[in-house]
Amino acid sequence: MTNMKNKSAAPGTARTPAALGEGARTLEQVAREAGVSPSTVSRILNGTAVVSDLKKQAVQDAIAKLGFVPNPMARGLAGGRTLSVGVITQAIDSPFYGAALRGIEDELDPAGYSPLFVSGHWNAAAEARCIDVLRSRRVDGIIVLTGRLTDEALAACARSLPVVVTGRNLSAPGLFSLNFDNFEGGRLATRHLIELGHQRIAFIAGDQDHPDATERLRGYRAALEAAGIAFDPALVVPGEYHEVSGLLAVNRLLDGAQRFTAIFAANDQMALGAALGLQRHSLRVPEDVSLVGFDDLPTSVYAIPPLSTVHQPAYELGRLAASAMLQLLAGAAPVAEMPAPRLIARETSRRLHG
Amino acid sequence: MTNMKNKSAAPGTARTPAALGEGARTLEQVAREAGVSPSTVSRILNGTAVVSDLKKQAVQDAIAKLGFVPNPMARGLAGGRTLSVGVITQAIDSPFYGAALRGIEDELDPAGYSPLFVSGHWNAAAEARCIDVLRSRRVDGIIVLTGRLTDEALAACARSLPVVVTGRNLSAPGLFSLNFDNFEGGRLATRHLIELGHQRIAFIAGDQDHPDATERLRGYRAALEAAGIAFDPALVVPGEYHEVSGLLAVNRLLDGAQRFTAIFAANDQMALGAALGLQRHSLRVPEDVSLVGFDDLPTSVYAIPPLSTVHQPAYELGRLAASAMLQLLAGAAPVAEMPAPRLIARETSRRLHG
DNA sequence: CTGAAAGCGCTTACAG
DNA sequence: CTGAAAGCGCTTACAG
Repeated sequence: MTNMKNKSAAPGTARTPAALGEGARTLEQVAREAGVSPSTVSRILNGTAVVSDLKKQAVQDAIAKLGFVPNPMARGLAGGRTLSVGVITQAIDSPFYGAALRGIEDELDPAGYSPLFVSGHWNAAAEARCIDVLRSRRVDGIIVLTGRLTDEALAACARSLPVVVTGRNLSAPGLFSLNFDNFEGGRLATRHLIELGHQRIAFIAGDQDHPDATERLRGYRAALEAAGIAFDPALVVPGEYHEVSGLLAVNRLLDGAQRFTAIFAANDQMALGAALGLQRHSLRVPEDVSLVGFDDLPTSVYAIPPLSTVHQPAYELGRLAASAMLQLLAGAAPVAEMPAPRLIARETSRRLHG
Repeated sequence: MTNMKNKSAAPGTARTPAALGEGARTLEQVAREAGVSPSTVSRILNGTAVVSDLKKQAVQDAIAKLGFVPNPMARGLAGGRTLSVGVITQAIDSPFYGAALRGIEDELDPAGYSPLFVSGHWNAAAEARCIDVLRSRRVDGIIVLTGRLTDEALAACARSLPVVVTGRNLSAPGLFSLNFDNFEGGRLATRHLIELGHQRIAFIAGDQDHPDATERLRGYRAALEAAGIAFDPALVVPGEYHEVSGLLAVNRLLDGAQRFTAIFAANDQMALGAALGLQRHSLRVPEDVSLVGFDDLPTSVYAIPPLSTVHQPAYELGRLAASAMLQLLAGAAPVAEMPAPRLIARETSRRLHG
């Protein structure tokens, strides 16, 4: 099974000579093969100067023949681009940001860039270390998915490297920010419940350190106010964006004296936890309590019952962030706009009877 | 907000001089500061030779003073290690492998290595390209999370680079494989259902191109056989490991003539889809049909009702794979063993009444 | 134990 | 339009 020395190369591994450690071709070999200087090959590779068609052809043939692939490390060292962009995500296994990572991959790939993912763990110090790591690896730019870095830290970073940041509105030289309208999303979710006749709507909040969490709360209050419903602080319980928060929040809500007929959870994970909590108390969703989440995670369609929620385009967010980075890298002023929030009414919300 | 030139550095960004593009220190500067040669600094950095304590101290002081961080690209180019290991995952946003990625990060980090994640999309050709990309980035080794590469391709790759692969049993020089006992897992799940009195147990299979899927099916059959229950092919429906497969499988099962009182789905995602499918047909879980999944995804605890399943230690898998890689890199023969499968009986499975 | 030197594979002013 | 040369920041034989 392993003595295949004389057989044709294993699929995909030894197909290109460059794939073999020793077989790796260098730019110099290409130059020799094409009968030009290394500089010329480099220029053709980078489109950094006009080269006669004759030589260009010769070089391209040589590259194809040798299966040459430029060495990114040498490129990076020599001061050129590394064609890689650092991505600071908070948890590599986040159910929400996962789609964003895929969006980044999908957008970067055709442009010849590769993402370098590092995890900041919602911790400013860790994120700062991530920046150091990425910079030492000579990434051409950094995409920061939300996180806890201060605006100042981000702006400082952007002074030496293009930066795209999501989850905030910030403008600084070399920096582009992309934000979802969390306020509007929170408003939509709440209004949806109000339109179904609910007046006593509990809110399971996210960590108030996150701007998106505070915005969603603002949206909740705005919708209430617009409908002439008094805001009741007793109906707002804190959460931390995890399933267990939703479960705990429901317990707390049920312990309290305030009655409620609906719950708006600041994200789907908490909504799912809340659903389980309600079930534990023999309360049916949506017959007894309506429930709306936020994010529209891939799995929320398969919740039982399927979760009503505010769709947040995580994949699109990734693509747009990467696209903005590509534009920044090309020296252009990025244009990118996040889609507006949409309410997805599924089966956890229904008209209040009586 | 951005004119902070004279203020103290922004937190975490400019703290170390190396963080600033222009401020990046080189090994040569450290050498000068410490009054030794660059070679000596390099040796101390790499522990590649015995150096007098005096110089070592001087160098360490210089490093600290200058905030020097070695440039990984230069290291890589110069032929040394890049302290990075490539990780071929199939989808960066996989709910199952996500935990494994985190495990890899957590294990690699303290050792000073960073992971480089690329996605193979369950496609041999794409995975082969991933290998090329990783190799051109001079990773020190490659971890392959399952995927579709042939054993031969993997073995070929291992000839020039240490390789750790999960999801198969394969032995080749320079390669270490780590596999979960899918057969046993399938057996446990099925036996659990049998012990609860079920005899008519449907099986929603995974893609039979995956060894783990065929193994789980084998386990299902083995448990049936051990209990003297005849295997009924009509009770086995194909699936593709996605939620929708589970939903469709249930429809198909219900269309068929065969009655069943329980379903074993080859993974949790399909089990969740199946649960929704059953609900759509007004069948209650577990009152009317018992259901068992496989994987124990983080979200399965919060399914309604919480899903009975076979726990697969994805995070551990990641740690072990990374640990094995570290051992391979250190020239040792890896020792690492996957935990045995465990059945987690939650609330979707119950004794067959009557 | 420790330097000086060459080299890793590219890019980029500098000269034609 | 195109070379020759220097240099990116390290490591590693080669000599002491």
